Amino acid sequence: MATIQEVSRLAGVSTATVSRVLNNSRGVKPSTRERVLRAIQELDYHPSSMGRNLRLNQTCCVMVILNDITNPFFARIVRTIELTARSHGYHVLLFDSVESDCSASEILDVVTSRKIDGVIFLSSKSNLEEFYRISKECPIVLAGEYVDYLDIPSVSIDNIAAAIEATNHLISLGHRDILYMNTSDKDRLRGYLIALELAGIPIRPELQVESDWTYAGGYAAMEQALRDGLEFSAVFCVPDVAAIGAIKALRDNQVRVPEDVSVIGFDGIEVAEYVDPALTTISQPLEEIGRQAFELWLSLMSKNPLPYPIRVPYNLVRRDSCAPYRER
Amino acid sequence: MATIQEVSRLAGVSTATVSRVLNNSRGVKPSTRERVLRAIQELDYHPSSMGRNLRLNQTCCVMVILNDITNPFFARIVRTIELTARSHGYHVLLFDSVESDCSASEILDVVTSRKIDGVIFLSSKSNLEEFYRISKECPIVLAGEYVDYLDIPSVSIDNIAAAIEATNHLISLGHRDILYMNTSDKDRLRGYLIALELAGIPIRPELQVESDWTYAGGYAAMEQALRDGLEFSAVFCVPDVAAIGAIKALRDNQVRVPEDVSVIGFDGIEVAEYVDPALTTISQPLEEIGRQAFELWLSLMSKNPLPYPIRVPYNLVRRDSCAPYRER
DNA sequence: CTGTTAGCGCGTTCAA
DNA sequence: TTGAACGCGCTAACAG
Repeated sequence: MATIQEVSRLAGVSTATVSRVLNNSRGVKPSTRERVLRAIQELDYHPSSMGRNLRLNQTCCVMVILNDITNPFFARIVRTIELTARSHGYHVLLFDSVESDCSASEILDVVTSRKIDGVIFLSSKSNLEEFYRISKECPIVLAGEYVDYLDIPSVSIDNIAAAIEATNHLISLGHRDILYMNTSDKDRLRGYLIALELAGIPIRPELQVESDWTYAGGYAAMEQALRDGLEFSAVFCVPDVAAIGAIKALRDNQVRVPEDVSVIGFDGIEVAEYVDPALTTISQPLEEIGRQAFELWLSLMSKNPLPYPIRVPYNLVRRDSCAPYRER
Repeated sequence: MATIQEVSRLAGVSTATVSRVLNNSRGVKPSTRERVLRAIQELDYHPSSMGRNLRLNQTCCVMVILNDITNPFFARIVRTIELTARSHGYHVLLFDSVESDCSASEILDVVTSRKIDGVIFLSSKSNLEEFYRISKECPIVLAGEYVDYLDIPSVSIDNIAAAIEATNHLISLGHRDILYMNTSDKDRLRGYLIALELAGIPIRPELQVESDWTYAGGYAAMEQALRDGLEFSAVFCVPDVAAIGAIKALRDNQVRVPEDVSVIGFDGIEVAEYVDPALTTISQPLEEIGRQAFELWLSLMSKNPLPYPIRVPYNLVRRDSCAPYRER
């Protein structure tokens, strides 16, 4: 590996001049620039980003923290973040907290050791407070989620409004006994409750069940609900993967979707369109969330930060998993 | 941000001693170690990885290069790589070449600028030759794929044998007109051809169709096959996501699966179990591939590299998308 | 057991 | 337009 020193020797100039050529600083005589360029080529020289980063006190790396990259929802956001970051000369460091959601200290260590320039959270379950403290020196952005108790830059849809719309869709089809799946998601649970209340439907707490954010979690939660003898004609499942798992559980228990039970999901992942019945869901603009998250993050380090929170539009995608209510 | 200097001043020792305490070098009097530790705590000091990396000429970062993180196959491998890497003090830098498969130079630049210590490829479509050249100074590992024309460390199943088994499964069910989807995958195509030949089934080139590695790609390819009037009673789809897309295309064209056409996939992604009909497929041990890929990579930088290539077991998972051949 | 010294590779003053 | 010198934060060789 050639260094800037060797280049300078070969070109017969100082390292300062090589550095100037490298960074396109003006004030270099064309002929010497030419010589330097030739030396660089001859030695196949590539500037060391380590030396550069130390000098500039930056890493050009963002860390993306999420709960499970195998959830297509996160994967699609990450893909766009990475693409956008790369086009701005940044790299993405992945941190999948799937097995250790509480290990904030582990993440904090990466931040404080200046291994990264900032953080984009795709999951609000981590202890955001701890990160909020250092967000002045190390910008953080929340993508896909929103918290109201902290002044954290974020880009997301209006989760409560979206959940209201999802629930209203079921209500408008005549359903009144609506199961809500995934109580760990507070915003969407709130939307569900608001919608019921607005429609004058009494709230039955037993219809609020917990699940995790996986196919298997949705399957298990629905199995449990059926075993518990819960009576419902529709389900609002957060997220889509849980909905797909729940549909299989219904099918395995001879409950037809949507004839016997309607199911609506949340996220709008690609496979929702390919399962049978195709999943009705709230679709989020995942690419837009990813792109805007990175750009918001980047702006945070400039003189003119973008205004936040950023709200992006969602929309209800009607497919085949919801049908009008029928007496069973 | 406190530096090692400030810590040494506060503790009344030299920076070398602080460094010794930091790295748990033996030969530090317990009392001074105590003083240093207190100073570190008081200043909330965190060692700068940039300084450290420059000195040690390492980054403790691996780059994972893949074609599309939204493919659950890759996502699951990446998740395990990241988890394993982290447990060894390494971080994972993502490079999703989804929109620019040919940009080897872009990747090479990251490598040669010493921004990472090595590379794990999850896709063999990139120009591996270019990377092979630098693999001495910057180890590379291939995960999930295998190439025989280069001496590249890899961990994967035996793709050809697996493809033979998949095809044989269809043949053993009485199918003879078997569509193969995804000709860009040479190994599995080869297995398909070998299986046909062994069974004495004439090869019909028109039954080998191209697709990309997405739900939509599988859907489009199957639509095209039906439009072309191709006659077949079974399909071997690479990968699972394409198979799921293809199944929907069949369904949308009033072809029943598995009654009219049997479908077998390849990969064993989680959702394959949840679609209807549940997808019969070749299941790969994705977590094992991810873990071993990182450990192989790590060993490449030590004195005792693990032997390679590493072969991991696959297995045929019989579900509901394949049925015995019936005259239509 | 501890301190001094010398870089790792780079960007950036300050002079010339 | 260029070069000398310095320092970013850290570790390691050597000396004491």
